[in-house]
Amino acid sequence: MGRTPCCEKGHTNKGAWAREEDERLIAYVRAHGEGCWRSLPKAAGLLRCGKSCRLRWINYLRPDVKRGNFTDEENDLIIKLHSLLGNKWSKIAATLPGRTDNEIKNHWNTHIKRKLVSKGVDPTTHGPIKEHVSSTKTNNELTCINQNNPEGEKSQELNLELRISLPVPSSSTSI
DNA sequence: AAGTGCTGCAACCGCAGTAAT
DNA sequence: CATTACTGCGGTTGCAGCACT
Repeated sequence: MGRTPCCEKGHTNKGAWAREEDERLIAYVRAHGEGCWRSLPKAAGLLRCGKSCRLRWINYLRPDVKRGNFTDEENDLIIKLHSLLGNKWSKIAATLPGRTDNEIKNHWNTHIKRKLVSKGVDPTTHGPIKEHVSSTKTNNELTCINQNNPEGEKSQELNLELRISLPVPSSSTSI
């Protein structure tokens, strides 16, 4: 319904960011602060759309962004939070200082998801991967948890002691 | 050494939410 | 209250690098 595009596509760059573009963006945000992303590219002399600038800044250029491998503690926390919140990556990211929603989302899809599947855990429901899972205790427990938090608004009161049980005995629950 | 497939990461796209008018 | 403008979020894609044959 008449929504204007976020940028004039004919005048914007796409793809990987060049070092010079990064430097321009960093310099501009340092001087003027975040915000008003729509007008930022023009003001900073960048041939990028505002959304692209925002994404680049938040995910890679912000000084407090933590890069590198996820720790076991971070992995555990992500799994626990995902079981409660689902794909609310921004909310999950808010509990992990220095991590961004995009990074967590990528990490989940490339690493954690696969590990859970290999352990027989459904990464979507956090229950066992089976056709007839309704009778398993683990699944019932998770169902109860979800019913107790139907709207996910209690994220500030998350029970981070939640444990994800596997249908078969396992020596360790950590990934 | 070359070709092919796989993996992981960076970035884009489209929609939803919300503030402003 | 309706419409518009903008930001933020989540899903998806493209591609470079690596491993394997």
